[in-house]
Amino acid sequence: MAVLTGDQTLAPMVHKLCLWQALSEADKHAVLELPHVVRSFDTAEYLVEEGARNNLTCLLLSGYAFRQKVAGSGGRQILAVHIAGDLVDLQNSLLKRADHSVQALSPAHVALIPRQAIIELAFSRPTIGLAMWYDTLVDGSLYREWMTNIGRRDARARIAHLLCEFGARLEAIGQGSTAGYEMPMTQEQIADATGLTSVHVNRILMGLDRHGLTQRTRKSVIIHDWDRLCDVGDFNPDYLHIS
Amino acid sequence: MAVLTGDQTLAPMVHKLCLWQALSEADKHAVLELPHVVRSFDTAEYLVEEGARNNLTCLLLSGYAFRQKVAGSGGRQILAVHIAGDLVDLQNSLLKRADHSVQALSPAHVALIPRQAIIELAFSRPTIGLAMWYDTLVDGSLYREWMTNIGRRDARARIAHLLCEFGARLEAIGQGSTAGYEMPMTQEQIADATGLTSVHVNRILMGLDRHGLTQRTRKSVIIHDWDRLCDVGDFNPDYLHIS
DNA sequence: CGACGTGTTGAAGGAGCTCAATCTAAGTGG
DNA sequence: CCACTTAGATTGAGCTCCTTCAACACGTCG
Repeated sequence: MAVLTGDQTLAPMVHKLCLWQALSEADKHAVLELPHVVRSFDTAEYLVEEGARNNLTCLLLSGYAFRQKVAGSGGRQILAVHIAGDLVDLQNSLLKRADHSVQALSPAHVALIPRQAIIELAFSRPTIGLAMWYDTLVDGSLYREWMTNIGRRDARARIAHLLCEFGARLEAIGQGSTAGYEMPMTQEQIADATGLTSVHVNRILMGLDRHGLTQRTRKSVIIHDWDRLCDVGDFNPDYLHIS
Repeated sequence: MAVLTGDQTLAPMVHKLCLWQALSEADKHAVLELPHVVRSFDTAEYLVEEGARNNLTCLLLSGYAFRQKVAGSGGRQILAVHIAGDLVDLQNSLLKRADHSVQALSPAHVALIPRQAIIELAFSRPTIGLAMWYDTLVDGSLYREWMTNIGRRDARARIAHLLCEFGARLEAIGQGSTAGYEMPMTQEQIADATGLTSVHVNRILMGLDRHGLTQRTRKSVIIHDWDRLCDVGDFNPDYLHIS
């Protein structure tokens, strides 16, 4: 697809943007040439801290990251989970003052791109700009679905829905499938993503296994009956806006 | 601020965008000249229906509207409430296929603007484009806060938080204050916005009244103790990104 | 080996739900 | 202006899903 010469570090970003808009070779090239620095993060390390004034946007090259907010009571809400190729922080970096934090969920490689370079690219090449705008809008779509998940589904459906979402998203980047994948979250993190407690998550997960829908090991999930899991989780992939 | 000549219908949009970026007179003028049609909607009428392919973006000129999603179980989740001046549907119209619906919460006047005109304006005048992008990002910020509200606060805090949010937002557009405002939602709608049932919302609201925090009539709220209500609702207005 | 993070299990309690009845305000038509 | 209607608010009683607290198991890693 792209020319062979030149730095391919930002190829995952090109790939992602192409989901939203057809980019010309020149556009792709321009994205690849964005100034950036690659940095590694350990599990639980912060990519973005709440309150920070950030001039860098993160692109997740490998590993997982999640976005979270802490309520006054001390409860933590996980707002989104990001996988390789995701533009993790247009949101915080464009808004200047981060209103929530982003943490690595696993060891991760990240490309840091100056905000100003992103903005200039967006407006000098409208197709790219539109693709990036879409990207933030799709993030919003996921937020809406999660809100519905937390607000209007019972614990079993919430968790099944989360498992389905991972399956669908990981399949789209070739890092797993609807038949199973490496599960990056602990049960406590699943609890914080679904508005439940880890104890209850454990019981529900065991129930899903017992009913033959899934089969877990410590670090992975095998999905035995995708259709039924989608059914239990009230999952419809339209909101992901992939394909 | 703007020149006296010309159609001022879209002034609320100018006002909103100015919250995110300083616009030049020429920019303001360009926004006011966007092609549009004004239309009235009755309470409960749909501005956008889920699944629709929409080429028009809505700007709310007066009244209230809300965004909702329906879960498979039949439960409804209200995702956001919009007030006069809000650009109600960049999200759905840019994504082409609406993944949720938007309904009038009261009789409302809406300006309908062709998507293409918005996009062209956004990229021909980067300051405006950036302001609109910000606007969708701020929507995302509200989604995150609501998710935290639903997922990690108890019923009392959720409802107090919602009351605080309305107070702060209505004050910002001069249509109420932190001392009280016209409440556009029924208790059932409050329930659907907070992930509760209307019965429980009723009990909590009565409790807030009984404790002297608020005083409700059928259509309005007086807030007697704003600070304490913020405290109960774990409310911090930063996420609104106003001021 | 020991320690720590994570997963698993049990028992008890409570926040919020369900169902169902009643009340109230604000129309609406005559 | 009044009888009638209706959407929304209020209240009660019983129940359940999920939480809390606490103990224990397991695997990994220094």
